[in-house]
Formats: sequence, C-alpha cells, structure tokens
Amino acid sequence: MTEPLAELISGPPVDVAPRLLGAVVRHGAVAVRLTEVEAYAGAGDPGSHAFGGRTRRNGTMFGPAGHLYCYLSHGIHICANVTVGEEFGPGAVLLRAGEVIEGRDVARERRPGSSDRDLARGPGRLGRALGLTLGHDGTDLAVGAVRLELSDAPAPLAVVRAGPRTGLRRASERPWRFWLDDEPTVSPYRRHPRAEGPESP
DNA sequence: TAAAAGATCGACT
DNA sequence: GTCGATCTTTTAA
Repeated sequence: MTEPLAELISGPPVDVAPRLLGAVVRHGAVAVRLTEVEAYAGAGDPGSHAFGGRTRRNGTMFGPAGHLYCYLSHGIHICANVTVGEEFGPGAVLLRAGEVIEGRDVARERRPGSSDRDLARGPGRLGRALGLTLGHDGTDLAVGAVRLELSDAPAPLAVVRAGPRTGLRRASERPWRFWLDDEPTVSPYRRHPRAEGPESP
C-alpha cells in the first residue's frame, strides 16, 4: 500500500512544516494534534543543529525522512523533531506545541498542576506529555513506538499563520514558524534573551 | 501582568 | 569549560 506519511513529509522542511499542522503524533495511549511547528533546514540555516556538519547528537537528521529526532534541551526538556526531505539535505520539523486529544489522563499525570491547554504547549512540555525520552531518537514514525498519523480533518490552510522562530540566538528572523491561528495551545512568541539583533552590547 | 533569572544534563569545542 | 531549537519560579510594578 502507499504510504501517506511518505507523501506528507516529502519536500523541503519549509514546505512540509505547514502540512504537519493538524496531524497527530501518537505514543501509547497519548495522542497529540499538532498546532505549532518550526522548520529547520540543514545547510545554510544557522538555527539548525545540522548547521556546521554532522555530529553525534544530530545524526538522526542526516538519516532517512520520517524518523523521530529527539534531543535534550538544558538537561531537562525533551524536544521532538520529524526528519524530512532527505534528498534536500538534512532537515527537520520541530514539534513545538499541540493539543492532547487522547490519553489526557496520562498526560495530566505527567504534568501535574497544568491546565488542559498547557499540557503540550511548548516543545519541552509536548515531549514530556507524550512520555518521550532520548531512547526514542531515531524511531521510525511509520512502524515504531511513536507514530505520526494524518488527521481525519486536515487544518484549512486559511488559518495557518507564519512568523519568526522562537528562542533562537541566530537566524531568529526567518519566518519559519507555523501555527494554527485559532488554537489556544500555541505558545507565545518569546525572543531569545541573547538573540543576535540590532541592539548588541 | 510582565520581566528576569535559575535549573540541570548531554553534547560540542 | 561553555552552551543550548526551554520551562518554571520568583520579584517587581
């Protein structure tokens, strides 16, 4: 049978990212509908982990498309990416935020004290709500423990908005962040404390 | 409500 | 030894 997943993730990251909005990431009993993503190109993108060559951590980005690239941020947070565009070089789409649509009880146990809309509002939160670990790095999203599924009701492109990426120190001005306009689960834009900009000491 | 700083572990130079 | 595609907590207005 044909792989709808393969079609979904074919193309450069900037093209694939908005298409992932509305798709569902599933791990065990927990399923999250994506509402916010960011595109990361490999070459020529100072914001990408793949910029500057292959390293031990970003090896998954250089592998085949349709796999899960997990990394640890600030020692506490697990961030999840989907590798895309193998033939276009190392690229990935960062899963920034989403809405928990299944297994909400499980997700809430992992994040005590959070309201429903905060369960997966942010990359680190999303990773924790799904129960992801560094061990999930390299998982095949078609057959692995973590799956990426197409949404039954794809999000209308009319409500997709684009803007600058969040929290990067370099190349933060590129409008490669995509989110659904009408979703409360989208995280607010915050500039990196030490981002390169016009004002520099 | 908004802004600032702390936390904390693996990877990179 | 330094840095980080972040989140939480604290302090101030």
